[in-house]
This record gives sequence, structure tokens and C-alpha cells, in this order.
Amino acid sequence: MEVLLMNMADDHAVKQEENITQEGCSPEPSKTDIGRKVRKTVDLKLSSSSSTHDELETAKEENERLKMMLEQIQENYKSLQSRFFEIIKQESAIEEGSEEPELVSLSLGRSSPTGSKKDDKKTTICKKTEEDDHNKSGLTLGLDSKFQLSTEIVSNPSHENSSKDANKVQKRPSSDEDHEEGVEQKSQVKRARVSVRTRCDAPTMYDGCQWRKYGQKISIGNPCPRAYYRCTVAPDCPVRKQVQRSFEDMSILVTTYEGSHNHPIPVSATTMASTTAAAASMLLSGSSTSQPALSTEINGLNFSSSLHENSRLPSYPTITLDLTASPSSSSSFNYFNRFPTNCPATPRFPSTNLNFSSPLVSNESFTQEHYFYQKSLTDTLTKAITSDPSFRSLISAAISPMVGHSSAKPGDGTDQRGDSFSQNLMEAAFNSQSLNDSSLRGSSYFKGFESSSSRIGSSNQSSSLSFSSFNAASTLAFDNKQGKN
DNA sequence: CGGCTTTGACCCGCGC
DNA sequence: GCGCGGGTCAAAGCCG
Repeated sequence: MEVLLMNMADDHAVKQEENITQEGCSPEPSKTDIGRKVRKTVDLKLSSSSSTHDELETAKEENERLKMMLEQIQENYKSLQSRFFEIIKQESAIEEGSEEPELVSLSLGRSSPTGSKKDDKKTTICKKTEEDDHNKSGLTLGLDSKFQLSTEIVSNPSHENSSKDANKVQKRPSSDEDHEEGVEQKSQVKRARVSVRTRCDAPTMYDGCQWRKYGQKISIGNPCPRAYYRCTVAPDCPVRKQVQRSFEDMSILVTTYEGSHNHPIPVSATTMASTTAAAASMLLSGSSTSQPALSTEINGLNFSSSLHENSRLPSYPTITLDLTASPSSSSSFNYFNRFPTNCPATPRFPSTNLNFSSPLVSNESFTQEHYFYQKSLTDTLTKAITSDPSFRSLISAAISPMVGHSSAKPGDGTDQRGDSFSQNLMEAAFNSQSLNDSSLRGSSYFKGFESSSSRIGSSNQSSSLSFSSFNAASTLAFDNKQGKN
């Protein structure tokens, strides 16, 4: 990394020299002109090399600081992970003797509206849940490709094989002989649902996936019919969703998701999928308490958990993401409410050739909003690259492991190098943005840039580390730039 | 013509 | 055992 920094710094000096040379270039330069130019060039080279040396020293110091920070964070992560496993072990020991397996705690260290008393045990549970969430957000929600891991917690893997299998499971008579605890837990896990409340005038909320309606029912206590949808992105995807308008407020659309996708999901669906998976994972990782319903807020979204509203139904846990109110709208990126409310039931946006996400995702619908965010990102980065060579060198050093070798040949000259570099940078920027988006780590696309160093600890995967280093480098570069100005 | 929605019928679990 | 309600199936119709 440091070698690259030095190379880029040398390039910087050479480029400056070339620019100056071109400035004073006349069609037929005389010998005196040439001699003057050479002296000028040497002087400039000396002065620029000394300033470059200072910059290099600063960069080195920053580099050391970042290294130390990374080490510290890795240590913290390890200790946190070991604590987490310890707590899980303790929890499993406690739960063996517990008689209330169906209640779920979602008190993530915040005061819940329904109750405020916390005994020692509850505090432990809260800690565990919080750490669980942290770990999950880092381990399973960091990448699209990892999403499946987290959602597998939501549904029984055997349940995912086909929708027919899912139906079989659903229709399986209760007189099955095996009623061991594990089976019950699996059933409980399979039944976990995530309900999303959002204001939407359209029949359904756009969430990026393709759905096919397969049924409709008028339910008791709500004149609005409940519609049943099945995911049609893959023919055997077991994911279902129910859509029903709230009786209290007809403008509120309640969408309940069940199951996990067994196929790559579109870019625009990753946020919803990650959110529901995180919510479900959070729900299922919760422990038994005596509180029937709790609420919390994660990433600016309101989460609340409860048992199924209808007492006739088996009491499987449902977690609700309330996106109707935006109490912390300043910090939250209310993804779903930002879509136009007159969206069609199953919108099919024109596909673009852009593919900024993981290789799993291909040529799917890409919203205009994504485009503007990414364009904004692109513009900002382009400006930073073109205007600040130190930023360029730092970014290059940071993302070179991510984007591979530059396509520019050694003798191609600085312009081409800059172009390929910019291309690589854009690629890396979009990749990192995609990571940031899919992991739901930030409420805005730039959040990852702004507070990158605080997030490094939550990502322990190699690709995430690359992203983190990219963030760190960009933060550093921006700092340097600000320092100059 | 293929894919989707609509809608009545059916299955199943649960409470009384 | 019966009725109720949630969930699903599948035929018919609609649409691009």
C-alpha cells in the first residue's frame, strides 16, 4: 500500500512537471528556452518532491493510525464474539428450563413503551440480543451473497426446496409422532414472519421482487380483503407474502413476509430482504420474557414484535416494521416510503445494463432513486479524483486489492492511467455502495463514507475489509483535503 | 399464447 | 363433532 502511495506520488510530480512543460511549449523552442525550462523543471521537481514528501509522511502517519484502529477493532470484535458465544451458551442452558418458548424479547437496550423494569436476567438477554444483532449485521447482512445465510435462520431449510414442499409442511397433520423440542423449534422458526406497515395507495408495496397473486380472503374484523402472493422470481421460491390494508387507517398497507428466497434477489429487493431477514433473525434470536409485545428501532426503522393477533391461530412470532411514522426521519432512510405511492402492483421498470451489485444479481430493475444516488456519488468521487491527486493516490492504494490490476499499461501515460483508475474507482465505489445498501448499514449512501471507521468492526469478511479500507482511505483523503483547505 | 388475476371450492387446525 | 377462519388450489377469464 505504501509502495503504491509512493508510486502515485511520483506520478503526481511527473504529471505536474509535464503540465508545466506543456504550458511553456512553443513550436520551435530555442536552446535558451530549453535550458530555462530544464532549470525551472528541476526547481519545481525539487520543491514538489519536498511537498510530496511531506504529504507522504502525513499519509504514512494516517496509515499507521488506521492500522492501529483496525487492529483495535479486530480485537474488540474477537472479544465481543467470544462474549456472544458465552452468552448464547448460557441462554441455551436457561431456555432448557424455560416454559415460555413463544414469547420474544426485542428490547435492545432501549426503553420499551410497554415496560421499563429490567432485572438482571433481562439485561443479559438484552445484551445478548444486541450483540446478536451486531454480529448478524456484520456477519450475515454485509453482502448480498451472505443474505441467504441469515434468512435460513428464518425458515426451515427443508422448507425451502419447493413451494410444494412448503405446502406439504403446512398441510402436515399435527398427529406426527415426533414432537421433540427441536422439531417444535423448527416449526417455530419456519413460522416466523415479518410484517411491514407502510403508507401506500397502491394495491401492494413495491419491494423489488416479482409476486404472483394466488388467493384472496375476506378476513374477520377487516372489510379489506387479504391478498396472498407468491414469489415468482424463481419457480420454486417458497417466499409468500400477505397484503392487507389496515382497518384503522386505510392508507396503511400491511405486508407480511414468510420464508426466505432461494435465489438471487434483485438489487432493489435487497433492502427489503435484508430488513426482513434482520428483523426475523432478531426476532428469532430473542429470548423468552414475560412481555407480550415490545418495540425497538434499528437503522431508523421501528420494529415491534408480537404473537399473532388472532388467538385462534397458532402463536407464531411476527415482527412488525412500522414504516408509517417517521419519528427519526432526520437520520433514517425510509426506503420504502420514498417510492411513489402510485406504483403499480407489480411494477416492471425498464431494465438497465448497470450491474453494481454482487455477481449474483443480474440486469434487474433499477430505480431512478438508486440512479441519482449513484450519480451523485460518481460526481463527487470524480471531482475528488480530478481535483486532488493525493486523494487519487490514496483511493488507488486502498481499492487496488478490490478492483484488481489496472488495465493501463505501464507506458500508457498518465491520462490513460487516470481513466482506467477512475473506471476502477467507480467500479469499486459502486460495489462498495452496493454492499452498503444491501447490508442496511447506513441510512444514506454516503453514510458509509462519513462514518466508515466506526463500521469496520462490524464487518469481518475479506470483501468487507476491502470496503472498510476503501472507506478509511476515502475518509482520510477527505480529511487531508479539508486540512489543505 | 403465456402469464397473471379472480374467485369459488377445498383442506386443515383450532375452539367450543 | 361441528363450525369458523386461515390458507391454498385450480379453473376461468383477462390482458398485452
